[in-house]
Amino acid sequence: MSIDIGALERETGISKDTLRVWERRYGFPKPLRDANGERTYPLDQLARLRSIRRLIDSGLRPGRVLRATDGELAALLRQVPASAGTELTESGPVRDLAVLLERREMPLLQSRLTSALLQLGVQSFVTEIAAPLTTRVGELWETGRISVAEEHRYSEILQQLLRSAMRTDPAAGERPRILLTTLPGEPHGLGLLMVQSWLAAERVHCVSLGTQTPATEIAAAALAYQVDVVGLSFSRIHTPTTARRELGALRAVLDASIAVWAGGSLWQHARKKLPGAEYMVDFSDLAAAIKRWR
Amino acid sequence: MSIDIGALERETGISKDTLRVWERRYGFPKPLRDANGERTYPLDQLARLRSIRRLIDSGLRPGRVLRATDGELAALLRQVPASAGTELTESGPVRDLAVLLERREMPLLQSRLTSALLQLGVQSFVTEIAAPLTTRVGELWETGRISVAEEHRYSEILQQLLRSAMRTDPAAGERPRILLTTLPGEPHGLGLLMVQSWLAAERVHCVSLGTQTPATEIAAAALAYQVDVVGLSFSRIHTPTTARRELGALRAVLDASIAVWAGGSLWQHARKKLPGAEYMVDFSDLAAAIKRWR
DNA sequence: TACTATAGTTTGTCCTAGACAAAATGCAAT
DNA sequence: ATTGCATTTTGTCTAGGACAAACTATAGTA
Repeated sequence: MSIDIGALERETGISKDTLRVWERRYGFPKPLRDANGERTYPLDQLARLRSIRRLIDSGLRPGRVLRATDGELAALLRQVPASAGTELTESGPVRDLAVLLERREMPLLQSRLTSALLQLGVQSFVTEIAAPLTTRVGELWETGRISVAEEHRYSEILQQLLRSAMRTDPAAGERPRILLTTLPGEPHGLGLLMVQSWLAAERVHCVSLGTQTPATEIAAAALAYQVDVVGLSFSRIHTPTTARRELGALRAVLDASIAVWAGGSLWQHARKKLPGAEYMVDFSDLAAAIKRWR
Repeated sequence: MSIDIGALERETGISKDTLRVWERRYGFPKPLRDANGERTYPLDQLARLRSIRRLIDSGLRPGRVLRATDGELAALLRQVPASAGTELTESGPVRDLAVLLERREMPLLQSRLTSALLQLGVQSFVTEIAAPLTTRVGELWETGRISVAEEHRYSEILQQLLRSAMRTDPAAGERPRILLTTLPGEPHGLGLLMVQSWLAAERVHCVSLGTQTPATEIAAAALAYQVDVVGLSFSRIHTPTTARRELGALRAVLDASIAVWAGGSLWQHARKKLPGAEYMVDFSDLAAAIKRWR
């Protein structure tokens, strides 16, 4: 089993150009060739690339990681991901829920989530349960402990729950007004929905466009809906470098009076940030930003 | 103001390779060059490319559309959606709602939809309002009368409405049990949600996986959730041929005892159907299929 | 008349290998 | 410890050729 360069791009989020130039410069990835002379990547190279991407995202240099031997790579991987926010999910209700998910106990998971939401209220539910649990789900998926179907099912359950509970009466006249969406290539909408629920409870006026809106469309919509802020969500599908570039492109077409808030787990480990946008990795950052704006 | 080829790819969803080969073959897009000899696309070419994409998506051939003059292009945009089923939307509440959308009166649209839902109940709302209106929105988008942002906004509003109104108490023990999803490459989830709302009201037990689930994952999930039917939604993003092939691939990996129901506007004009699946273009087909199953 | 097989055309993606600007780093001098 | 400058690293862009898969059209068959 092996895949072509287009599939590898989709799986890893690394562009075809970059994959080819890495091969030329560093000798990895080193695809086989099919009958037609085209690159064919065995699945173990995909796995290795995923590890490599993780390390690059966390700040290591490509030239370093790509030239590393298997042993070095393993050593590097052991040091780095310790910094990721695992401490929150080590114990408590989030861990229990994650266990339910791993055991495929979906109906039970659903009812537990429903109770938690009723008990905690929207804001606490989002910050204390939904956000860390979603992070955990991402980890479980990356390590292959749950499948795509389970991740999709989780996403559906949480979405249904949040949308039923979200207050929909518009906070008319309130400021700031915030436009929520993601850029093209970012299909993950759960973060967006959590933010929207949280903000709606905070009486902030939100307009969501869902996922994958092109930059020029965002710029036009921001004016049409007269928003003060454009809020964007980034998962780890993109590399921070790619995301920064896209943010820069949006900033260039967006009216200068409109602020850009970039959220999501992507920024957790990113060192360098682009001017012209504010970065927030959790809900306390968001709360602070709202307070500052007001 | 102009953008580079990477930005154009993100804005239009057309790959860099394709953009370059179109330029070579058809002379459009025809970018300027910056100081560094690199392609720079003025924004009017972006707009034209968006129109071209819409026409290609609606079934026209690239070679035809890309060689068209301005006048021809405008003419094509005007006539294309006429072939689709417009008779339903010629008058009545659906037309009025579509007009609101065209005028960007989103808050008003939202409140009208809410009233309609309360008045009609979920099932009638879905069949009489939501489904034809969504078709109409697709047409408006194809003809360029609304933008991507407005289509996204509509989708968000309707989704929010349907999810709030959908009954979520599981119809435990009821048969058939149905797994709902779309295949990879089909991002349109509104149809799925309408079906789910309708079925939930009918006391059919639904399990939704959202959009874009690979065939093998569907097969595994169908067994895990012990469903009797896999329901798939197809918009006109794919051609019937492509869809048939993918459907065949799913049929091959799916347990033979599980039925496949293929729905969506795609099948409206398709003559040839694949054995091993049932096809339904509207809710009366769905109702009939349920009755037959029971 | 309607369906099917074959030949021809269109179309998207892949290829190589070179180039360069922007970003990151190392090093010197304040 | 911070700033300024030179050097290295890195991702994206370029050209034009190639080919398989998808689509269309034409001929042949029931």
